Amino acid sequence: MEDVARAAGVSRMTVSRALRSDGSVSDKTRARILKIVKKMNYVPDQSAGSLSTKRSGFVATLVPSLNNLHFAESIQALNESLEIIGLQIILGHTDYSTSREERLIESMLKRRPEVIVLPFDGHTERTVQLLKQVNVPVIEHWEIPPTPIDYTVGFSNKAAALEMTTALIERGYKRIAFVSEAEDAWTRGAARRAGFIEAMEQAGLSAHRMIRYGKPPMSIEDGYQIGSAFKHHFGDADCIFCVSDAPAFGLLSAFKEQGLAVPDDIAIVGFGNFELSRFASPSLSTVEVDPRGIGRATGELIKNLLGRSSDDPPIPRHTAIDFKLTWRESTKNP
Amino acid sequence: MEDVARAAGVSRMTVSRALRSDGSVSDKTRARILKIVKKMNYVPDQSAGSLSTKRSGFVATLVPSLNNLHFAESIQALNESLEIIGLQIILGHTDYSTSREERLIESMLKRRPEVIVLPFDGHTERTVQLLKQVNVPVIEHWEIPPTPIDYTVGFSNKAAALEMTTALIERGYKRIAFVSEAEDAWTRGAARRAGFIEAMEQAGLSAHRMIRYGKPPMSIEDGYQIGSAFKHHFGDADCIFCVSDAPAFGLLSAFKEQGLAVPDDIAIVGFGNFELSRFASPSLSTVEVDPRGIGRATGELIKNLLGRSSDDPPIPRHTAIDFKLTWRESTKNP
DNA sequence: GCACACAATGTTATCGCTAACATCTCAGCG
DNA sequence: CGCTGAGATGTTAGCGATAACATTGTGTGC
Repeated sequence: MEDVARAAGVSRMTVSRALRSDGSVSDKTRARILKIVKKMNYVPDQSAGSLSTKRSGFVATLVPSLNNLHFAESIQALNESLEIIGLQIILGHTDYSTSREERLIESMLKRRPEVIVLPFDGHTERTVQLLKQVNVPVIEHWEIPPTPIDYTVGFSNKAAALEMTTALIERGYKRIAFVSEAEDAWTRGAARRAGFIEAMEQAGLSAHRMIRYGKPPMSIEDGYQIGSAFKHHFGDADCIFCVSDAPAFGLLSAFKEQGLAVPDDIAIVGFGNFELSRFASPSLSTVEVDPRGIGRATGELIKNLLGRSSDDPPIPRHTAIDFKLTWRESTKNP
Repeated sequence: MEDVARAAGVSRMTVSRALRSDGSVSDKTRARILKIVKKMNYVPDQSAGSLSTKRSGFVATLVPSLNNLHFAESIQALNESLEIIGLQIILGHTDYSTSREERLIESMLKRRPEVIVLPFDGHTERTVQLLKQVNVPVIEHWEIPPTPIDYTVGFSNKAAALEMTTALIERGYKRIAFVSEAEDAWTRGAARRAGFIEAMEQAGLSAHRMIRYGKPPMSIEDGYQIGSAFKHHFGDADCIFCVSDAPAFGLLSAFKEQGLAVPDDIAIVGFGNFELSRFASPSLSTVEVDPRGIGRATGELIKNLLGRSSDDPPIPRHTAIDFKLTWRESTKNP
């Protein structure tokens, strides 16, 4: 910066001001400075700037896994809305582990993020303690936790599964099986399972057809494995509700091999509405969610949180992102 | 830090040393300090540290898009190998645009990354100039560019497509069509197309069956659209080679609707070996690549680059990550 | 012609940490 | 018993920017 200042015949401070378009620099001087900056390829050091302004420009963002297009898309949308206001994501994946989450947060806090975005798969006590203490807005996304720390963006996975199950029951399915992960403490998968159980019980139906397999995120392969052994488990089921479209597609594939007809012998529904599901054959009924919507809404929320002055109206704690049931060929019409 | 120091009855410097396990602090003192740090929930400010040590701990990482599981997985693997040496990824996606790439790099350089990882879809002149000037190792991944800037990790997309095409010809296919993006300046898609053309010409076959549609990354929907109109274009083709598994799956879906038999009426091959392809019906022959391998190898390379002392053996410029042809039901056996 | 307001620029101190050098302490030794 | 040197700790001076205040210049109104 010194060099630029010298070349422009001004002080470092003026260069700094010119670079930040902070007003009070004459247009002539600014133009001259910017030209020199470009010519010298000078790039300001933002760590130094942050130290001084106490604004890191970072948004610490955690997702359960990138190995899932939904989370990846939501990050991409978030990134797009943050970059226009000069914020940079620092990304981590929890792998559905609360202790890993704690470690990551601890390490990201060193970067002094201005906002923390994370999923809810349960948190350790220390995580909550750290988050509360740092006095930085915390946004939980992709789920509405029982006791939110601060802000939330997303939908209730339990409610979504409940709605789908109820709709299945209305369509005449009674012996519905539910496929979800074997290892999940309090993930979105577990929430969906809870919604399924509640809907079944409300309808006076038995929710004992529980298939637990693998760990999150469930893959197509997991579904295929389940499908291959399916008749040994709950061969009497008339419908299978999967925690995600991926295993639903795997089931489809296994059933095709076995000559089981979907939806005539058995119906299948998934969760997520991945692109895949529309083009599967039969195409998959599913719960449609809006990953980019979650990312975008999170971005908007962050904009509001950081751009806010003290007399602005309060910001709502929860931003609901809608889901919707999408019916395709893998279920019979009512 | 001051507070911790006071509580422990030592100077700030000793606290700093204790936190970095920098040797010369007595075990007793360190233990005492760490206990106080934990109790006070003190988290050091890494921007300040970076400013002093001139080591940001950042790796600027670009991918074309997160909207593609391969890139997302490769980022995840890279992240896993970097976090154990205390490096943090700052992520961006170019959206296959060289000007966007330039903007992102410029903004990331403000963070003083220690390494820059980016894809090759062409670079603007200024991008190259900036990268060369900053004197930071640059790693291009997922492709071998014609003129690498520094290091590369990946495989030649052209060579991979050439090998697949040659194998298809050996299997008796002669009227092969190639499906790729309409808008691609110099993407991996274009490289694959070049490989296809070269192989066809080597075999004395015509490479005129070119279907260009949509923009990268190609989706299942794109493939479906192409499939729906296929017979109007190159109805005489005996095989379709797609730039990615996604459109290949879409084609499959369209052909199923039309009653076209794969592979008896026409063969289909994809590129990437997404999980989907193994469970499609018929399952898709494809070029298998190793996204996690690319991420991991990039991580290893970075470890070497940063951990290196001047008399270490030189580091190879290119790390080859193998691809392999995988034959499934969507092509006939030779 | 002079005080005054405001715009444009400069100066100084500081952000929170660490490198580099300085100091202190005490064991081991002749 | 004083000297030496290594280990443990302290002190000082930055890292590269910006906040806050200080200064200079310039036109305006009376």
